Amino acid sequence: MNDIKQFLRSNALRPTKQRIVIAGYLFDGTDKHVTAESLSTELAKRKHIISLATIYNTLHDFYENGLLKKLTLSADRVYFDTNTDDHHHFYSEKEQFLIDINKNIKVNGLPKTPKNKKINKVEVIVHLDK
Amino acid sequence: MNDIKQFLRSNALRPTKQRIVIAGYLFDGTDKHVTAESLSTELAKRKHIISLATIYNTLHDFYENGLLKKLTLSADRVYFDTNTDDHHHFYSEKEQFLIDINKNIKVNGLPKTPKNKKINKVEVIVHLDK
DNA sequence: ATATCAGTTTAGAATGATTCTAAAGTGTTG
DNA sequence: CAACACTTTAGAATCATTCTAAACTGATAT
Ligand SMILES: [Mn+2]
Ligand SMILES: [Mn+2]
Ligand SMILES: [Zn+2]
Ligand SMILES: [Zn+2]
Repeated sequence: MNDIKQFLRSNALRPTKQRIVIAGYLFDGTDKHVTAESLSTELAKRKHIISLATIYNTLHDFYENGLLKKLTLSADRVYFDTNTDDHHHFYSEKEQFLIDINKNIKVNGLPKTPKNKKINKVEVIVHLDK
Repeated sequence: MNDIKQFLRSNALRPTKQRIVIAGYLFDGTDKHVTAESLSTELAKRKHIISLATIYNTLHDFYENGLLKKLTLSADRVYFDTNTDDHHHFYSEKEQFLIDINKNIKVNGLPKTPKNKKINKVEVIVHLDK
């Protein structure tokens, strides 16, 4: 828990009670994909009631400090990803199913980048059915 | 315009005034990416005032009949794509910039599909900067 | 320690895209 | 032209997210 405090401090984030709880859950070593809502539910199960406003604030604070990635897979909710390595996803909209693809994927045959633009990221989403 | 009526009828859609106007705009031969809002604005420029509810209804009707694709690139708005071929996109969130990639892209190195799931579509989004 | 202050949390209101409701209008068919 | 199913629409509702402003708390200096 002091590790978490240090971790937060080293990212210019005050180690508040709420951030410590949230970071403790998110960065426990297992990769996670959460929404504000799912995170709120998980923390509630652990008897940590934190306001949704703070959950949103914290997810954004972590995101802005590079501790989380943001995924836009559905129009209705934003996912945050604790796996900050470059990677891709299997995704099932229907089942809200989301799995990392950490293997090196190669995308071949891209046309030239539009004038005066730079590629920021190539994102591959494998949509699943059934 | 009779073509449009036939086109709508052949898709089990009654050729109403509104659908004729919307289809006439969307399927004029040039590929388009629209949101409900942008479509409303474009039609208004052409002096065709159609309620937003109808625009949403129509976009979904067209989508359900396979006349449009749906793109989820941002959490705040849904894009509909008149290019129904399999293809990919350059996308700039900041500039709401969206360009088709019609060239054949190959995605190599995908891991095996999760058990009991089937790949529905492999989507490549090239995020642009600057 | 204690005061001080910037940074944080929070309830509740606001926002904005989208969907819903239910009433009025219209295309189709006989 | 009658009858009816399908459509359109204004306005309300929904819901994820953001905003506001007041209360709270971690950090820092004394
Ligand atoms: Mn929404
Ligand atoms: Mn929204
Ligand atoms: Zn991931
Ligand atoms: Zn396209």
